[in-house]
Amino acid sequence: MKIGYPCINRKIGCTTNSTFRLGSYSDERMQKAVSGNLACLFDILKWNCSNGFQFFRISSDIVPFASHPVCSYPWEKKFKKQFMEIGSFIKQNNMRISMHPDQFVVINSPSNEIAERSIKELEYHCRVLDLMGLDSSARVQIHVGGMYGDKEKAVLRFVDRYNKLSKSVRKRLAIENDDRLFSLKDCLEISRKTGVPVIFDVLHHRCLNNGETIKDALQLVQKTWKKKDGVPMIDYSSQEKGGRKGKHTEHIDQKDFKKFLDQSKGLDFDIMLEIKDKEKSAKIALLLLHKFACSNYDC
DNA sequence: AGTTGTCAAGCTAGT
DNA sequence: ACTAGCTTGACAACT
Repeated sequence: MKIGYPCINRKIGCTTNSTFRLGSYSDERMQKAVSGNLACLFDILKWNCSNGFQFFRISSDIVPFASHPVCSYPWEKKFKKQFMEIGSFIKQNNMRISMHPDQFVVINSPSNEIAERSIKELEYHCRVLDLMGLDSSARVQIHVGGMYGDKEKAVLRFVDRYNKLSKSVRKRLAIENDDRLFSLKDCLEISRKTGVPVIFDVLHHRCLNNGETIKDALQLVQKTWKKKDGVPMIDYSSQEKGGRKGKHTEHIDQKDFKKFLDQSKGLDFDIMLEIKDKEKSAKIALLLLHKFACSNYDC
């Protein structure tokens, strides 16, 4: 079981999200942004390694405008070596990587243009992981998409578009249950039709579910991950007290996390902690996991 | 130097 | 019809 946090490390003080305005695009800006972002990514991964975090989500902003028509800069070629070095480090240290394109990626959109842009964005994400030489256990996770007033049709459109994706995207894609539209049950149905692995999001499941317990849910998603896909990835967060339903907590709720570990006892998966203070809470989670393991198994 | 409005992209729910 | 929120930082124009 690996534990990680997404995209940002607040402690070491560099960013992998450096970008610029579309209007000020130039190859020089691209070169500068990507080179800084990759250097920071490497720093974070090294820091993670010495702090026990073997799971990390790489930011979608690592190469700004990568899938935009304005991008004429041959970033793949220019940074091939850096990507390879980072990838080697990841593999040597047995680390797990995910990426999570944001809300603009909607492959089931009724608009072909939106779907096409989304697919380009997915290809960019997969390209990053390919350049690092990572196998198909490194995943790109998305939500199912919009509903457009007809869930059944929306699901059919997802399946149809999924089947037309390139092999390199299909080998990395994973879908995640969301908090308003597509529940775990919906994702499992799509997985049956396509073979796409399902990432279980604990907080979303609390907002939208069909009565499955945590243990039920984990056992169900486990079946959607084949050996070459690696162990299931899980998104964990808890509800911000007093915040809107589904709002991620600022800091880890230790009691809730312990409860989750207890409910999932005996199952193997990697946990992405979607918590605002990032590595700070992840450290606590790591400690709690260790304590939990020692009280239930031999240490 | 510090502050603040704005940024490529979509969708839903609430006013 | 319009906009906040997702989730949130960082750029860039302005004091």
